[in-house]
Amino acid sequence: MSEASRVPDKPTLDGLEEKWAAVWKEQQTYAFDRTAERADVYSIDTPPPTVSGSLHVGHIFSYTHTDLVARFQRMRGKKVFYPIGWDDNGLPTERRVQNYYGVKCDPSLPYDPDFTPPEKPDPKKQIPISRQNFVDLCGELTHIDEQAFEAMWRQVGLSVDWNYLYTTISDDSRRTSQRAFLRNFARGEAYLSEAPTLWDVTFQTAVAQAELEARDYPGAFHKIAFHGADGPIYIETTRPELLPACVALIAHPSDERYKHLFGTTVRSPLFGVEIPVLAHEAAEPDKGAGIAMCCTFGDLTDVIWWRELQLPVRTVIGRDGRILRDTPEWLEGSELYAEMAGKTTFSARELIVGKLRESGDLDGEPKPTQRKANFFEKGDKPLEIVSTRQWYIRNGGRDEALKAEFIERGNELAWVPEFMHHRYQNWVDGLNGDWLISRQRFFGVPFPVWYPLDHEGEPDYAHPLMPREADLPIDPTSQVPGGYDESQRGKPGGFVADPDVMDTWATSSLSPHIVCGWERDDDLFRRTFPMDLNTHAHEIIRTWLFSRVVRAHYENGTLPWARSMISGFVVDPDRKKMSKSKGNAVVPSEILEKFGSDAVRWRAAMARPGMDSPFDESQMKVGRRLAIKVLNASKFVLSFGATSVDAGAVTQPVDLAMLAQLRQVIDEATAAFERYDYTGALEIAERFFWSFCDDYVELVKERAYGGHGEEGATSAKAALAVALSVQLRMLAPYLPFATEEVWSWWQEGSIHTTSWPVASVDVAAAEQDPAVLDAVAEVLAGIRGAKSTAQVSMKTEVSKVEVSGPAARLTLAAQAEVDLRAAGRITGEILWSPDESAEVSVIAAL
RNA sequence: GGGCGCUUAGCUCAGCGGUAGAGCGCUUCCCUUACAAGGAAGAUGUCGGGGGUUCGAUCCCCUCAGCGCCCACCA
Repeated sequence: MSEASRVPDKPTLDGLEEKWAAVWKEQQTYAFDRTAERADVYSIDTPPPTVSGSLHVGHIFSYTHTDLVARFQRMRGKKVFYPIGWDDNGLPTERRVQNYYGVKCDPSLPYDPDFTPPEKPDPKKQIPISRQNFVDLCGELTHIDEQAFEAMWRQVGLSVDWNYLYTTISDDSRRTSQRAFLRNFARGEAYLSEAPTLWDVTFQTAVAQAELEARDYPGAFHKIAFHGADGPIYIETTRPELLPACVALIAHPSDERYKHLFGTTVRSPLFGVEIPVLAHEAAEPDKGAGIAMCCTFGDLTDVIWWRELQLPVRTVIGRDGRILRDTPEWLEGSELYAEMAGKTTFSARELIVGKLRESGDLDGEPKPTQRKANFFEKGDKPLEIVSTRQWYIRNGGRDEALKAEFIERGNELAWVPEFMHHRYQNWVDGLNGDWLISRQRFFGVPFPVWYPLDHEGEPDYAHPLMPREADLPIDPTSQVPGGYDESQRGKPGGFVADPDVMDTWATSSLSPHIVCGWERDDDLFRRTFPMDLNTHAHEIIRTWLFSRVVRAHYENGTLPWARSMISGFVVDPDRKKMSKSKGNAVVPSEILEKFGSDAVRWRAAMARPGMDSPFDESQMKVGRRLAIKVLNASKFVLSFGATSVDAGAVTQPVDLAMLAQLRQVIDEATAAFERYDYTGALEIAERFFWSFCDDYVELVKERAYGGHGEEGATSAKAALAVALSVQLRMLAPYLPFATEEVWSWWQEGSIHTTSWPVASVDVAAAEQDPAVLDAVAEVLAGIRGAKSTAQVSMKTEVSKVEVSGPAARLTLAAQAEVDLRAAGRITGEILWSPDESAEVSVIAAL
């Protein structure tokens, strides 16, 4: 088969994704060479997407950014370690399983080995199933989702090594997660504590600070009278239903209005409970009435007061978000409470307000207001605060010295772009509690913990029982602690399993450990950790980025990676965040189909690190056009038989000038990429490519055909081949499909495992003033301008040309006179008229 | 309220001390055998407002305004 015959007559982008994705998979093009030493390895930590969610365009952009760097580093000679994972454990998966199969988990039920989910799930009647059945379904569904995700990423052309695919619920991940937890516990970094906790009443689980989202929430100020010795004391509250949970009234110590009341007590309206009036700095004189009703717990300020003023706990709201059914002892005999019991906060509020109105303790009418309330980011009801026992990992939120260590880690990290460092700093600075990692859920990594039961059957939380590391992963609900047997489960003198699972971030925070083989594959770990690069979008700096810093700090005394490259969002044309709920999200598979992967990748590459970027289909077309141009221009160049990449065979001034320009382009693009400016590198290469097509190729094509002798043809063909080779390689990270396609027409092997061009190697012989090309292109443009003005075809012959301008410029252009005549169709004489006082101008006689 | 980013041609964005740039879009023209999903030529801007530094400011400093994001804000 001859070289030329490998070039198709009609090159097309259609089908390239499928064709080359299959080849790359088959040939293991992106497989990691694990014999490489650490210094030759470039290892990348990539976010494991939540498989129960759907990918949107922002994901495509961000993952493409990572891939651009991976491909560049690979071509630079690094052995790229680029694994990917799926985050399949956790709440989002549970929720999706509930909806998909129409089931819900009831841990009290026994395992049913024959259970099959209903054909047509009824979302209103979810079938209760055992925890094991539920977890099985989670596994089934995530498996389906993961295949769709993998297909998508292969279509996008991510050069990940699929041999290192991981999932956060796998045995390896559970083992890693449990092992790290045991070590955190042993070193005192993880601890169990009963404390007021942010609680989602819908999901009935604790949530962490990092998962909070403040949202506008309608409320109303209620001005309510407490009864003091000298008359009523008015407070304002948006949550009158918490009146029975009131433990104190609190004002600022310097507040003259209330100073005289400090140390006295008042009686609460309706309930008549004696309440102390206390002073605390956190009370703000200009908020509400200036004196606050402290309840356990209405908000985080209440928690501060409760802790610092040593107030009692008077809980009235249960974990289901309803008023507790049993009347608490401090309200013994209250008929009103009995009436409230079991109601939602909303109806309890209505009831209380009515009663206050009747009793005359409500001053005026409630004043509607918009306030911010904390929500679980995946929930739709405001969080309550309840006192529960939870596992925490110390993150500096309660320890200034530790916080300083984590701030310092942030300083050590290289940030792309720099300003993202502020987000990290800001977040760590603002931490006000340790990291809550336990969740009262089912599908997750279980805590590898049991508690001994005393002779009355009460758990001894101070002395948890831990498994040996060698036995991990374990499930404490089906396995027993050493020295016990199953018959002792739940019995006095026996043991009980910790029922909770770890939050998914507690596992994904170990992704560097999971992928690099920590305590599983020491050889791999040594070659890949700490990693080189971490990439994701900015919204998870506070979660994923920070939590990995915490874990590596504890476990390895180092950062998990040297550098973080942070992507911006794809926003809608109004610059609003895209989200499914707003209906402004773009489905990635559609645009990938419509424009092709290379086009979408090109668009992603135009979004610089950290910059939000509006979605605009017209931009996709530009990328597609470039990819098509690459196919066509390559086909044309190869049609001359220009396949010998020998820069030494280039002799003509204009050819040498083009290569001299290309030298600069290579150097500039390389420098840009090395500072992670993939956009700059693309712009440099692309600008050159278009002028290469429009000017250089047009100038030399007749000579390359052989119209002006053997030597000229040889020079042009060699220059074309060198330039093609170099440009394809510079574009390969961006347009992996089109460039691979072209590469296959005339080269062996994959372009993606060849080397990134190096100026001194690829175009070393090009010692020539690069301005020759610009000068002749300028004259050619003048001739084209004349034809355009005359509204004639570019093919029109020119009988005479007069070029005026600075002599030096004319001399340069004249070096390419032969090519200029051919490209401009100049049949007659060319008059070069030096004129130092003017720009280059052309008069052409048509 | 704190922090960060942005504000340059209709749109998306470069530039960042020395007479304003690219692409898209727009206008006009050209079927020219690599490419009409193309090619050529062209028009388009008080570089957010106001101060200051400087011989000179889109670029540096101060200030104001608008937009966006992150954090805090439940009396």
